[in-house]
Amino acid sequence: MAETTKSPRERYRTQVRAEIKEHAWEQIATTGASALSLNAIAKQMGMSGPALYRYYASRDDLITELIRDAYRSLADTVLSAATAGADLAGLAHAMRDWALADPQRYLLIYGTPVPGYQAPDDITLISSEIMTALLDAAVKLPQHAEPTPLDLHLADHRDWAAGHPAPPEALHRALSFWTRVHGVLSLELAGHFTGMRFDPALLFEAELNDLLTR
Amino acid sequence: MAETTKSPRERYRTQVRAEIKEHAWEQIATTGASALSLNAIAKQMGMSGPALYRYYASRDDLITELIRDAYRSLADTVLSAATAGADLAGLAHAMRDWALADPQRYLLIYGTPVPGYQAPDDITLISSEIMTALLDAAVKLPQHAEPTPLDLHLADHRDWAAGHPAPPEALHRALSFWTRVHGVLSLELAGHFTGMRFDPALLFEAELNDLLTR
DNA sequence: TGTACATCAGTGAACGCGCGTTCACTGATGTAC
DNA sequence: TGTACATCAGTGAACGCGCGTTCACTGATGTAC
Repeated sequence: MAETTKSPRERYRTQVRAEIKEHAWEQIATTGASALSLNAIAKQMGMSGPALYRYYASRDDLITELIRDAYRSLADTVLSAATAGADLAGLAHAMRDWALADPQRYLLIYGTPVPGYQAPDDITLISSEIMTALLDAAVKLPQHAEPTPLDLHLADHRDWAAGHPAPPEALHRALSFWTRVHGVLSLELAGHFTGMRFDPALLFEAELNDLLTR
Repeated sequence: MAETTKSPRERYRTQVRAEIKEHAWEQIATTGASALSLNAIAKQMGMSGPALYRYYASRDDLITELIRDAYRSLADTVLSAATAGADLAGLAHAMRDWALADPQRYLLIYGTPVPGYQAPDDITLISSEIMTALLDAAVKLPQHAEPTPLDLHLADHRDWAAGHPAPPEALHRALSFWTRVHGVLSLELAGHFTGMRFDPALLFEAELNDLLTR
């Protein structure tokens, strides 16, 4: 195993990198991602600021890795639910649970982007793993007889499905799924339902149900 | 008119305040709201940094006013569409046009919030004006026979509707409307559809249509 | 119409702060013979 | 097993920067008589 051939130094290095990220997440949770500071993390770990440069080349490097980790974690969650036989509703609940467990992690991916930031290619690949899982689940739902205008459009604009053989209506359903899940979740996580005193879980359920029984 | 009794000094003051906000929006559009800097705005206007303190007590003061203006502008857009006789679909298109015209203005309201920021009460009031307009439009749609679980829940949790006499299903529809519009718009504005090469307008239309003909 | 005074916009210097990042260095840990 | 050398984690000082904000001030504009 590659694990056992790791030298103690490599082991240590890996562990400190992980510890840095843990503190980074804590900081993001309390002050938001844009205020993330390497010096503040170092202080929290009882180290000097420059020491972190042994582990990350720059602040941007660290943030990019946090984003990558977040995507990877969401993809793992969705893929393992799919492997366990979950249908679209099951995937939705897996995503919701994942988001509620750590709102800032969700918002780092789907929240307001920093203007000009371009994610590296490997991150784009992870997000297409998620889309593939959604499409796999979408094709298992019963199809409609007559296509909508969007269905017709998607029949000709399906590059984003990366060769997935889903029929247009399943493409449509995957997109609706994505935007509805995100619509409820992002307003909820951003606190826009706070004070309204209704249960967002029921709204989530209703939006989902509407999509599945359409 | 109050306008004509304004002294030249008041006039000038009002104009400079507006000019500061214009530059603030420009800056937000290019670097994001979290990087908004009073000094940078001053430099852009050819003034010294401290000069801005004649017009805004602090950076937070300015940001709060930008948020207020954004809400006010959206509310005016929605209310005037409603006054002109628009139905729910019309309101949706008004909101979408408004958001696309200035994405950062939309994201300042509905994007990732700064942890801990609490909007002043008068802003909450503006957002409830919007909700009232949505409810007014929602009650005009045909109602269903049997209530969903969410409908039953909302019958008992309707404080957020501020006394609006809409039946539970209209409350439900207003919430669905809000989350669907936001779901498509926020992913689109955040650039998550970029590179997917399908037309978000058609997805928006489909989501809306699904809600209206449910 | 002119003079005396009050108001207020804007300036420049300054304070204290924290940031990302570089660099020369110490000292501990691991490797090769 | 011991010695010589290489690797590398971490430090402290420093650089340059921009931030929000305060303060004492100048000078122009408006107001009252």
